[in-house]
Amino acid sequence: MSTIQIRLPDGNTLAVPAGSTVLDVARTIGAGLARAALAGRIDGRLADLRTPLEADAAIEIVTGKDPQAGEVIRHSAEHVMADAVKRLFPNAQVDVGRTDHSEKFQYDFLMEHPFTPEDLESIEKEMWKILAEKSEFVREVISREEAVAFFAARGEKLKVSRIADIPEDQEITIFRHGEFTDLCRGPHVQRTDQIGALQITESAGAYWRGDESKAMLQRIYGTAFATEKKLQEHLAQIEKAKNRDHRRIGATLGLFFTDPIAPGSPFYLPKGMILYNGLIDFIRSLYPKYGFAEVMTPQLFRTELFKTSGHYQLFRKDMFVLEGDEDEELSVKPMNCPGHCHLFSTQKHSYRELPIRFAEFSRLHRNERSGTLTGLSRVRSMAQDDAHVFCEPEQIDAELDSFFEMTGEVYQALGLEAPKVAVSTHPAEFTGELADWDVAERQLLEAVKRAGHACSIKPGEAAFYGPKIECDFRDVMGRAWTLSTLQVDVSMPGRFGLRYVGRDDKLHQPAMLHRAILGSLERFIALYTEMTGGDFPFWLAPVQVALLPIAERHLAYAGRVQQALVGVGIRVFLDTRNEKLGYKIREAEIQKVPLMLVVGDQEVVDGTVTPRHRRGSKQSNEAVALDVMVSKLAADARERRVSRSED
RNA sequence: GCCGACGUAGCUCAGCUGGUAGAGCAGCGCAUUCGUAAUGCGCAGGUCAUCGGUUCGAAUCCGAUCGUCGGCUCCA
Repeated sequence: MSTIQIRLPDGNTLAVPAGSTVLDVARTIGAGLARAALAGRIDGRLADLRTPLEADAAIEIVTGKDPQAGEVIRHSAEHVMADAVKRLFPNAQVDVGRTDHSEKFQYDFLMEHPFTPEDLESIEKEMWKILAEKSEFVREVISREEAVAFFAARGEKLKVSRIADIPEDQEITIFRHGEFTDLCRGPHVQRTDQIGALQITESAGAYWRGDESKAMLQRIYGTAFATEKKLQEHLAQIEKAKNRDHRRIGATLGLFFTDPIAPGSPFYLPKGMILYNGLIDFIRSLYPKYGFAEVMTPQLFRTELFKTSGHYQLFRKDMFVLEGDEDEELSVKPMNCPGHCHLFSTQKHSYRELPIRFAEFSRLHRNERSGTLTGLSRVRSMAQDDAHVFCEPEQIDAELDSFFEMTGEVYQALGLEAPKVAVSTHPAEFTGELADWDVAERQLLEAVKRAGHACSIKPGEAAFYGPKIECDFRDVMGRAWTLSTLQVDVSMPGRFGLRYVGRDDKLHQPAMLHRAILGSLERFIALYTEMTGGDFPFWLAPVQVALLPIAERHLAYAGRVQQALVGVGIRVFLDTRNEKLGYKIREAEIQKVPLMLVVGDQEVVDGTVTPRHRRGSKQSNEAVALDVMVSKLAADARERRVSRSED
């Protein structure tokens, strides 16, 4: 029998017979390691312990301490969940389970009735029982025919149809533990008790194969960890994350809220408007540099406009259509692009003017389905820092680069991490020519690469008029949301018959780009509130300074300090309440005011203020001369520094 | 829109198997004039989401509607 060379993480090499499994390698290294092993990595890729090794490879053994341990444990927990459901509900048909990179796993079932909370409790109990049974996971390679026969005999029709999805050339494996068998690639832990702790978290309906026209399956979500301690830590972490939820922070900081009287349409309180306007002012301040010119187009258009743009045909269900005078049909605009195309078409353009970049902050209304609304992240009424670029086709690349330059500048000023970037390709229903889509999709991919971002592809996810770049950020629940986006429009310039006069004195069709940096103000404010936990940068903070007099006799001086700060545009809250200093500080802390200025007897005499920073050191309570503080704060606000300079 | 859960004072929540609503914080009043995360006392505040049904009696049970939350679909 031939031997193969196994490289280990410590640099050593091990010779084992060809055909040995990863688990055999672990055993050779040590019995303790073999016992603790959950999975392995072959040349860096997660693999099942029972995978036979036929060639030289680098092997790592994954134990409970490994960062990828959770993936394996949760993947195995899927099978345990399906097992438990089949034991308690023999008529349920299993579909498939899934483990993504979060701490959740899920499994879908076709059931007559949805699971009740009591059902879920008993399923979880059954799962714990299966863990206690310490059943061994067994891996088997079987033929396609055997697999079909096996699941068909058990009435698992959904499973049989899943087998058809497996590419012809791919080996089919099944995993058994106890009485339960599932079609699966693995990897799995050795025994069910290696899933140390689990919990069912929720259930939900999910369409079969994600298709609205198909049956609704019952999906159960759960989470699992190597130990009870890790599970508890995770649950505590989730509890903590809830405190960063923008809906909660919006309410406690008095920024914004939604109310049943207007589903999906936010109310902005005065402090929320500081944020909203502050962000718009910031974007607006960058427009001269990037060559954008702000315009304002109507809110209501004759529906004709949207027939021309294609929205009426493909976006109608998301639009609010109103009855105008004398059978005239009017539509509230869901996007600015048709208006901007119309605006472009009303004037004669020369190639010398291009690129023309129309920016607009108008409010937009989309009739989103009720079940999709969430706080400010998904709304029916919103504004985007929207713009449309009309340019010559050969100018597109430069525009794409400029887009990334501007997003970079904005992200930096706001202290944002790098986004997850993706390019979305043409959906099932689209307008324009497929060939144009292909060209544009390639252009976008290359631009993302030039900008130095890693990029994934979302097949079929683009809007109906052109492919798009999406910059995604995660909210406090780990959900990804698109903020910045850029879309090449391969459809509207043609539909609107847009033309410009070229160098050759002939008419040409301009290329068109849609883009937004913040995305929608609503969604941006939601995400940004969660990222910062309400600790906005000094320049954007709704209240920048809390002015805290020690006693009533200091009010007169505090009033003069307030005047000085307001005079340079600083937003000040003067706490005149008859409370102790500790109380006022606590309030300012809870309200996340970035800077507190204390004034008492000493400050009145010296003409100073004593700062207390919300972030950074709180010990340095050195008094600062009022005029020094005023000019320092004025500069910080003006320059939009992410973190304020310390005093 | 679909599946599930939920909806009690401005906020966070209690109210067991039906017997007529309670706490903390916030608010208001009075006292306290206080130096780095909560001073004390008092007062007020609710057609228990809405509508209908069962019942001698409903916050509690049933149904419908609206909304919220978590998913699905969709999407900035």
